[in-house]
Amino acid sequence: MVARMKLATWNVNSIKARHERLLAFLARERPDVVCLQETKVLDEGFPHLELRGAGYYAVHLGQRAYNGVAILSKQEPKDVFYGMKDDGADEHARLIGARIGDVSVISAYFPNGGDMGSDKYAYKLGWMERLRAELDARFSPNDALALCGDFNVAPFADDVSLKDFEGSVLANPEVRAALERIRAFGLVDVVRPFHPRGGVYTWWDYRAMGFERNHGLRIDHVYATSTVADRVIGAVVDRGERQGKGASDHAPLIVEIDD
DNA sequence: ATGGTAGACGCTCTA
Repeated sequence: MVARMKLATWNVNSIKARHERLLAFLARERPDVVCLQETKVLDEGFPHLELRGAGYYAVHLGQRAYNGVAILSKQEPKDVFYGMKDDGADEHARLIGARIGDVSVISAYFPNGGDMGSDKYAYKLGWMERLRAELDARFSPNDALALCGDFNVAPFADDVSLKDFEGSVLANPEVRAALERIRAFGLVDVVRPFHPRGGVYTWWDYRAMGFERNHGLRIDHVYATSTVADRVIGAVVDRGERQGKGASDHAPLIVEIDD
């Protein structure tokens, strides 16, 4: 049994730069769980006390200047894990997991991949293979699990606004195959069924008026095992949060799970 | 093939 839950995932592109917007988002939406990516701070710079004041527990895996992932929740998080079991000593802060009530939640920040053929792209592909192994090591497809975050992969052609993005590190057959291997653990994209015709994006480039021209990609996702996925009753992108001065380049993705 | 902007950092890297 899975309790009713409003679950959000948002790449904030610096929790310091997004402080006021994050608090306003929590006050407005009152989500039960929020997965954050790109906090870009060590844990001592993470606003634990202010979030607690807003009614949220937080677990955070931080890093100076880059990456950083967190899970905020109204209920106290249990069974927290930080990073992957085979992480190296200087591994990027890209994965955190916790159990919130009866649902295990992972906040993931997949590597962007830089340019095709680069070392960063090779790291991205390797990281995605390691994530599949991590899921196998920690979970069963029969568990109630939600894998949320910035996947840096647009799964389908209609998740891409401009042909220019096709063939990039974010949208090509190789990364889509790597994503399919993660999905094949026993996950489903719970957002796609609510937007079957595509064209619903979660990220727009800051440059060249990307948002104003709606030159976006759907690269933020919630993938879930059937226990959770069968109970999803809605999924929306909070495009309003991408508008105006001081916005992240990603909009929050919000999923409603019924009981 | 390059540039456009934003964020953190410290005259550059990442996205």
